[in-house]
Amino acid sequence: MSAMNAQIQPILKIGAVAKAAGVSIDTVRFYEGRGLLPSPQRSASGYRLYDQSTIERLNFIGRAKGLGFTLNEIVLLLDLQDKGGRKAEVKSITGAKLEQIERKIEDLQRMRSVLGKLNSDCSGSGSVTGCPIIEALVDGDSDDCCK
Amino acid sequence: MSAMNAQIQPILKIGAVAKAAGVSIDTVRFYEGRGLLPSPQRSASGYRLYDQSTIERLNFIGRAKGLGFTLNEIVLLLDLQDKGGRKAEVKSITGAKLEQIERKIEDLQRMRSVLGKLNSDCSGSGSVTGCPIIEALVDGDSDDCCK
DNA sequence: CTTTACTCTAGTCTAGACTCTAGGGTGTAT
DNA sequence: ATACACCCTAGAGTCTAGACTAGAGTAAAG
Repeated sequence: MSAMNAQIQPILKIGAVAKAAGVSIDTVRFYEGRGLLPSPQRSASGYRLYDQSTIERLNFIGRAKGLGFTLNEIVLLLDLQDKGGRKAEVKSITGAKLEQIERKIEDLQRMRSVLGKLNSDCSGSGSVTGCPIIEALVDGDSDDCCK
Repeated sequence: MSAMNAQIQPILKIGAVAKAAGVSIDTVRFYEGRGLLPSPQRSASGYRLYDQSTIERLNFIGRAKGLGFTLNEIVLLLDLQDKGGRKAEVKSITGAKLEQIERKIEDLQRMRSVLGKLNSDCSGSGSVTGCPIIEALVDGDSDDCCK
């Protein structure tokens, strides 16, 4: 970049957007292929050229991932944002995700309670013979816990 | 099976053990390949032949899966049982799993609380413009939630 | 004897989210 | 001039836990 040329919309190559958004270059290209990012402009030599908005989009994706959305769901969310969907459509996606999260929490809590009990029932010393953890697995005292 | 021949250790083919344990035939073969089940005896024509203990082993695996163990972890657990490990080794596996489960629960609870708040903040009617869910994703008010 | 049910191997496919490889071209600093 | 970082494509590989397929052989029942 020659120093005189202050660009209003800084043109960033893939390495720069990736770094700014905290993802790998591969991930940026992968997201493009998955439809999460539009095909960017290209330089004469074929380099992808981005501006600031791509970094924001990558951050959007990162936050949505952090909330548990899959990439497919994020595509839907981005589409609603891009094309102007309805709030109801957004809510139906987040509502479904919320239920999914709740179910998963319940499953994990069940596992935790069974496993926690077994773990504290086991003395932790000596040979495995008579270990309550192994025994529970062998004869299914805790079958209520298992799907 | 001819009716007169009461076998002490009933010889079961793969379909029978699979059914008795509530898994698919594919799963039984897959577990063999993964080292969860020993290579069984074979009939003259190459059929796998099992006895009752395989069903118990499959049930063990199923219960362990239900508690959140991966197949690799289950191999370790089975090895401890087979070769007579120490209780401490079992506990170190279950203890690690317990921590893992706890971390996952915390993650999910964080997601639930952020998502639940956003979801109830959104009126659910009208265009996506100004939707608090999308806005949170765009400008990262909820950045605390995301990894 | 024929049909039906069962089994064999080996390999491919799924979802999800990347990550890496090979084999090249480009851009900039020294 | 050349070293070096950066970029390109296409496709394969990773992990988990199987499901499914093809094409063939075997067993049991009518």
